[in-house]
Amino acid sequence: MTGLRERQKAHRTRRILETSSQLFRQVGYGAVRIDDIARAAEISVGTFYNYFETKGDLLLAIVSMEVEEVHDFGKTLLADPPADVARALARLIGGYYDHSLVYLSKEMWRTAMAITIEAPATRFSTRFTDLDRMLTDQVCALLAELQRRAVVRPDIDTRALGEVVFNNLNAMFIEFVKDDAMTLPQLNDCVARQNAPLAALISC
Amino acid sequence: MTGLRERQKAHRTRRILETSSQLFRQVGYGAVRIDDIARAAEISVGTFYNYFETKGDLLLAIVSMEVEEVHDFGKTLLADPPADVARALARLIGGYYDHSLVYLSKEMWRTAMAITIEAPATRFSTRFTDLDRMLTDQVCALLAELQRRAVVRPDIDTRALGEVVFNNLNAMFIEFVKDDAMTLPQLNDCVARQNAPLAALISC
DNA sequence: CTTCAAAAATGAACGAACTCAATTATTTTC
DNA sequence: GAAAATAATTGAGTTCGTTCATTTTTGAAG
Repeated sequence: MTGLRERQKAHRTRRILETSSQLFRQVGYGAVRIDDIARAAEISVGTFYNYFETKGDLLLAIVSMEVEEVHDFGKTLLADPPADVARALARLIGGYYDHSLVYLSKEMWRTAMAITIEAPATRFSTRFTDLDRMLTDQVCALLAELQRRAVVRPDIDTRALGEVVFNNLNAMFIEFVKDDAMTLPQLNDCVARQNAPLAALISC
Repeated sequence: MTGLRERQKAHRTRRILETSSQLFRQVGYGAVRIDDIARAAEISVGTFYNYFETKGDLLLAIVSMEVEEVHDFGKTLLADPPADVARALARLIGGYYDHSLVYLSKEMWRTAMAITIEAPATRFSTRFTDLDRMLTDQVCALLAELQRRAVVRPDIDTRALGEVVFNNLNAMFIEFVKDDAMTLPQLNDCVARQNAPLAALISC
């Protein structure tokens, strides 16, 4: 049976996540103080730190939920990918990018990326890194699936290529969030151009 | 004629850079307080902020000097690259990695990378980003040079491929600095494996 | 229903990056 | 060379994330 403690803990975790992600979007991650979050979630500052290790850890929890949705999108695409390497990659990657910005600002992404590099050992930093690996696996799986369908040449190392493609799409996403002026279409065009020679080389 | 002010400014900038990079290496970036740097450089805290925008900006100034040396190494290699794509890339990338760790700890790299993402508008953050672009150009130039020498197929878009290769080597370097247990040989092997299919596909 | 131990909540206190109004040093002007 | 203008220095003060000793709440045992 779930005791009062357990229920309260779940309730408060949810409340912190909801109110803080709302605040982050409204006024920006940097402008929100722990005190603001505590006030909005109706807890004390000390209690906040019973639920999340740091302010950054909270952000990564929020961002991780978003990446999970991105990963789910990928799963549906992999079930029936376009029968063309360039097009399949563009659809997967474009989907990643689109989903990434529904609830999160560029500032939130910048901060999240920075934290996973600087503090990779925190609870949700680890979670985020795991999700990144899952997305890498997904890109590799797409190439493997296209290989199975005889769209990609059979002698290609899809694991190695997939890792390279993911690292590139991720690096370009970082460029994108670093530059407030850069738009999603520009990002997609840029990555498509980079993937073009690869796609051509590995296609049957 | 150089006035007293100009000379003092140059002298102090040098002094801050010297003492702080020594401190960063000795006790770690995180453990050094601005107050420590000010004391070591014989200035006040306020004066420190006349010379560098933030603590992170100072770190990026130090790291940038290092990246300049990495870039210089690349220039010498490009003058006479190995006549084999995989080997040429391994030599360039391996050289980058080796030079990167002579004076800088993994912690310093982690922090530096994090800052360029989170605060890309600071003076030395911009400098660092420029240097990154110069390294990208260098990788592209290597591929172009190999193409000129008929080692790389003439129909290859060396710009696009070079960007992908750089983004990948950079992403792997981030993985490397995030993981204290990862060694340089492991990093090199990993990237060589990733580059192998690319090298095979674009070779004449 | 009490008692007690364990878990959770609390907010004042701490530490460190950064700021700014006042002071001091240098350069320019007459 | 004195005075005015400009630039640089200073360190106490502010802000905000984080900690921790204390108090309060919860669940179990008798």
